Amino acid sequence: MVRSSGTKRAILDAALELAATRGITGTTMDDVAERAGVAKGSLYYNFSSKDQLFEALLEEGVGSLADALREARGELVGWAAIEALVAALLDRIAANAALAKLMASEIFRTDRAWQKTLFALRHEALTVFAEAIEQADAAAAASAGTAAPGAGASTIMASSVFGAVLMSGLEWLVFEPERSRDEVAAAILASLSGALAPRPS
Amino acid sequence: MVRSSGTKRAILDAALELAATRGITGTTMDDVAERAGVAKGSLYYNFSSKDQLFEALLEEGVGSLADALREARGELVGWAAIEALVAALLDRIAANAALAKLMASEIFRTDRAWQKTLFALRHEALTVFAEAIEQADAAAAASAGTAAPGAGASTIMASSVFGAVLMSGLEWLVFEPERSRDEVAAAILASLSGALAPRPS
DNA sequence: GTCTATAGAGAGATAGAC
DNA sequence: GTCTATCTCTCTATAGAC
Repeated sequence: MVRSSGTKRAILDAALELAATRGITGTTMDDVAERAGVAKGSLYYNFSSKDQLFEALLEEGVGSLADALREARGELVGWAAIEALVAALLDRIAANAALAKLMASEIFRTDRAWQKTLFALRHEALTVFAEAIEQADAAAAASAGTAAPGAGASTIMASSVFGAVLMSGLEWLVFEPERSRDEVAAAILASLSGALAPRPS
Repeated sequence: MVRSSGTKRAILDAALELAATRGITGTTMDDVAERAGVAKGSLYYNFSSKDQLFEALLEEGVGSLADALREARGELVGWAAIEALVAALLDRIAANAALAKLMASEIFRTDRAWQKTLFALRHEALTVFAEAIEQADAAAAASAGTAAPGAGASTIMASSVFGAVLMSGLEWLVFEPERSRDEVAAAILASLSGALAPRPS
């Protein structure tokens, strides 16, 4: 969030908005310069290359995600922690749909210059979910007197929950924007809370 | 699946493999020609443009998804239908990871030449999930004597379940390939069956 | 620190021989 | 039906004035 002259911010904002619809490779430096209202030379004064510009963009955007999730979780445990994490992630997606789109399209690419950076950030965010899931899983299993079904697979369960929120959040924002935030959050939580499964008596 | 001379198939296969890692925009027609073992002129003999080539690719790949899902669901109802759909989708992702990656990165793009085609195919696949979810939701609610929580929001719940499977499937294939298929399927189903939620007594 | 102008490489697409 | 050769345009990146 270095502000320097404001030019850097304008460039990053323009790059994000363009890349959200065209993708990174489909966004040209000329496009970014025009949208940011600066000359192309200024792009290369502030960022050494196109790759480096988008790496900085992803680092700024995704980098704060894990912190936001940790803050949302706070001291909550069990299902309450899951609810808080889902709501926080959904809010962040809604507040920054462009970044969410970009993340969805870049997260499984393995040929990028910024691959290591993005992998680390993604891993950090997933870990917050995984920790909450391990704890909730064990607690729910203990109270029901059964074995925790997700033992050892909490990173898969974490990506499952993360994917559920990301996909429905974007489905909402891109294709069904008339729905309310609460409606979307409720539907996601319903799908995760066993509303579809038979209740063991 | 028109086979003509085999050249068309070779081109489509090469294009898919390349686009899975580099993205469509990042894949050049020269790359595709080299990988397919044909000259670039043959690409344009079989497909009128790069856009048309990738539209055909997505149509072939995603187009058969809804059929496969409908077949997996069969006559199953309730949670059994959800289990079958999740397993079938996971199997398809595992069998064609390249296409799954491509779909994940293209599904929310709104500036593509083939946008309408992809939207329709995506909608068709989601509808299979939504129908099963509506039915399972109502059944579970009836047997528990509560209101169906997802009433009216089955498309959001469908994308939630779809997103859960897609994201964990790719997490598995790209980052944790040492896990077994059954382990992954179990973790996804656990996250959807309410393993994390407190059981109402 | 920002601009204009341009170099140099790489892209999609076509023409015409075989 | 497949090839080689090439056209034309666009892209990243740099040079140098202000």
